[in-house]
Amino acid sequence: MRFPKLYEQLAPLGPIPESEWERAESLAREQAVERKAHFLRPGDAADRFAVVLQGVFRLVRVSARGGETVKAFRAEGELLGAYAEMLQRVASMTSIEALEPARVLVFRTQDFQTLEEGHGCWVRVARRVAERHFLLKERREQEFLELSAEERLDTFWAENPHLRGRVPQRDVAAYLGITEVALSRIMSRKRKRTE
Amino acid sequence: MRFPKLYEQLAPLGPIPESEWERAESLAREQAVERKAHFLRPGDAADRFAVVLQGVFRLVRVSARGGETVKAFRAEGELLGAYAEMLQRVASMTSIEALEPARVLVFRTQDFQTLEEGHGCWVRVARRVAERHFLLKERREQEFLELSAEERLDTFWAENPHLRGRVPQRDVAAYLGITEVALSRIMSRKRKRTE
DNA sequence: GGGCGAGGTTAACCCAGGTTAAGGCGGCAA
DNA sequence: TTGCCGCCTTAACCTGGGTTAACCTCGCCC
Repeated sequence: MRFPKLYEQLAPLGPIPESEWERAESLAREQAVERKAHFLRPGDAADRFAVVLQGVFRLVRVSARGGETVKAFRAEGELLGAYAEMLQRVASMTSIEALEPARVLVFRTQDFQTLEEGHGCWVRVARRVAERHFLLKERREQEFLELSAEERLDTFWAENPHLRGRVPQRDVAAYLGITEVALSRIMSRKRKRTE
Repeated sequence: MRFPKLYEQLAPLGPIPESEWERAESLAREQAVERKAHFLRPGDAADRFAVVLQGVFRLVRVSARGGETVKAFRAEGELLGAYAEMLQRVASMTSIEALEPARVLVFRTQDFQTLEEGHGCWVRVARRVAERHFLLKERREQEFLELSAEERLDTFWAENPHLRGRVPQRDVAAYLGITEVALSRIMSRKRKRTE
């Protein structure tokens, strides 16, 4: 098993033969990404994705009117890429930036396609990836519809303990759909309540 | 081509042989759903889905604390089902209810699986379905993050002109994540501005 | 016709969060 | 050391939306 965390996220997923892992790794290229450097920036072709080996990334959507919204964070063992843009074969509207010095294992989507043609297991992987992405977004939609900002914050830390201390507060705020000022206020409210 | 609207939504998708359409239709069962009747209710097994032939449905998520949120509307040519629950093989947490007298073409997920085993085209369909669902949710996430309630309303009508006059305002409000009172206020604000 | 129930509107009041602006504070470079 | 920068906090003020409750209007059934 090559990427236990990734594999676990995609479960239930049939086994992938050792020979296929080897074939996949022969197509991948390890790459270092410095803190504050970009894995992808808006306008780039969305023709590659990666597995995070080390570090944390933030995925930022830059809107037409200049607003920035944080769509997600990605840490060790997770997939990194402008997935929506890949599916639609359009240029990336997402900026993917390392919050720490990072290492990633990069695949070209084109190479992955040849993997798929070679062995059915990769088609199953691709499908599970699509389904996982959907489930995550659906959960997030639900949170926006029925939770307050404070509850979304609690949920965020409960589900992402590994991000503690690794993402700046302003990015957490942008992820929750509020300003950093509001987040600071919420946190001090919580502090007062429990002391 | 059997379901042009559905097929178009899933594009780009390879052709499906006529014989496979026939096989699929032999597994399907047409069903009438009365106004206010349920295609699925919370607690039901999420073991079937349908294509809407006629009518409009609303998909409601009933939360633990009793809150209701509208996740989506589905009209002619669209897929109907508790997709997230199907993927996770858990009981439905979604209530699917007809807003008009409706007709649907029902498939059991189990039957669809045998379709998939029979011909690769159905695997491709399933994958596109997952990807489409993801893209829709991603768009919705984006709207929550960067648009005001009023802008979400405009977007909603721009993207769903076919729902005009077919869905009650309170459901539109619940879909937008606001109350019906707030929606009414927004609409009267708009009216005043343009008169 | 009268009553009634569903869906929509309006108003009054409250609160969460946005906006703006003024610090605080630790780290780092000159 | 000094000064600056990145990140966070706090405060004052404003606004959009929630809550509650009264009311309107239409369709429907008796």
